[in-house]
Amino acid sequence: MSEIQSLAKGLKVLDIMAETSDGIGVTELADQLEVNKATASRLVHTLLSYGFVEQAPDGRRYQLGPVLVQLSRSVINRMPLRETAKSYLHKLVRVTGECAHLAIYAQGQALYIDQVESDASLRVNAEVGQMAPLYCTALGKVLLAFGDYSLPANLEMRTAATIITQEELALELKKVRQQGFAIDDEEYDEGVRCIAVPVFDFRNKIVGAVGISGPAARVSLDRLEEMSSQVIQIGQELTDRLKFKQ
Amino acid sequence: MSEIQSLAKGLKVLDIMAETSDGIGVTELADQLEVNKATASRLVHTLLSYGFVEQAPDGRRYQLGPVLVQLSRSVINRMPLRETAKSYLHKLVRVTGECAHLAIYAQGQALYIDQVESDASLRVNAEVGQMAPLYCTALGKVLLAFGDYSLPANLEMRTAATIITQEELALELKKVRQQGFAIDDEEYDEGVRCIAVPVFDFRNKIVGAVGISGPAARVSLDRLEEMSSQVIQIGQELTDRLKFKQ
DNA sequence: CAACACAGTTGCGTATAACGCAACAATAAA
DNA sequence: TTTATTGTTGCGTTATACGCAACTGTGTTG
Repeated sequence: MSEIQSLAKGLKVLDIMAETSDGIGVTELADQLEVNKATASRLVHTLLSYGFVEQAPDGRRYQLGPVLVQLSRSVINRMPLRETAKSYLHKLVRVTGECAHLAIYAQGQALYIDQVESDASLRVNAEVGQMAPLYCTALGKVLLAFGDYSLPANLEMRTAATIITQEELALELKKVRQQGFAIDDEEYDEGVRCIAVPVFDFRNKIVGAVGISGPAARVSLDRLEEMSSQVIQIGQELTDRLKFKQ
Repeated sequence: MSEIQSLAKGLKVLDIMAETSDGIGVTELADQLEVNKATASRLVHTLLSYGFVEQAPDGRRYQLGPVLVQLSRSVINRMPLRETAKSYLHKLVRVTGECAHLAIYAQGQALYIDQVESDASLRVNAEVGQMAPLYCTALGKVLLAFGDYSLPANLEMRTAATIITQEELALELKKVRQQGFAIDDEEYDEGVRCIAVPVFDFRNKIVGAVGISGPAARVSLDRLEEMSSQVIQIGQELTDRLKFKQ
């Protein structure tokens, strides 16, 4: 399949800019892309004229532009799941007092597509658009356990509790399938515990995962156990709602 | 300034896809771009291989991909304003009981970059990434009044209360500058009232606007007046904080 | 303040790659 | 099954994207 190279280069520019927090200059960009300064300059200006890139406040460097925020909105809005799930996220927060999140599978990771924050001063924040690994988060485990995505190849240790072998992961996913929910007991972030359940559509295909996250200080393992039935119930209600809508 | 045409075409594809809610086929795309089917096909596949585009569930049509959500996050995260403003948005919700929003100027419009929702069942929702006109929203008026952006050329009537002449708008902006806050009295959405204040950085340059929105049924003009001092105060605190940080 | 160093832009010729054509493959409709 | 429509691929041509080098602009240093 032939690729349009100059378009590919432009997209690479966007990827590179996403990595750099405070902009990048034309010369540095040319280095990373392994093209001439002139080419890099022309790429940037094309992206600039369509709003995909903007000049940094200092006037020399360039960074991603606000048009991307608009485009992302179109991606997120397309998902009927998000709309429907909103009130169930609120319900989760009301019932548990912790932050509720909604995630889908994307590019081998869990992509947060919505959040409802609790009003506790200490709370777990996960912004929309954030990505997290599948194997060490509750939302991710649910997506792995009930979806038919390929298992992650390398399991990086994030905390002392992170699952780092394929055998353990397989066992954990089996457990998740049996009990219908997944738990993250400080496996991704030290001091954070989560619980998540799957959301299915009318064809019983998983479309996402919902769950809550809270500080370990407030969310003991016992309390997590207690909350599981509530989270399962709300997840079931959401699934029922999605089935009914179609 | 020479533009790289094939990159420009690829970006146009993204723009077109952002408009279509349920994907677009290669042939239709070729029509809109005024290129050959083959070219459109190659463009789509390049975008596909970088994750900017994905196949719709039906397998034939194409739509914007989740990578864009990631990129948008990089845009939003770059803004120190958003991080700092978060707790002040929460404070606004606590004090007023209505939804709080944070917006910046982008592409001649107000771009919502954060929201904290109230727990009232009837509330005004404005998702991150949403754009709104400057001349008929409280946040937008603030940006216009205290920024040096050019005034919008055509003032479209949104409701019976929308300001639709340049003279009225100039007068309104003068008033906003004098009193230090802006009000939107059902000028954008029927049944919605808002109030907003500017946020300045250490150089007294406006960097954004914060405000609250509520249903007219609950937010009378009197109550709006009452809340203005609270909103002004919280906006001032945020500005002070930003000045202190630099 | 001059001299310099470095970053970014533009003109130009060439080699390349993007384009359209048309044939082919794949899917949906009749 | 036939037919209509949509998406993909090989190929030759022509447009265009590229690198080079000169130029401009900006900030830095002696």
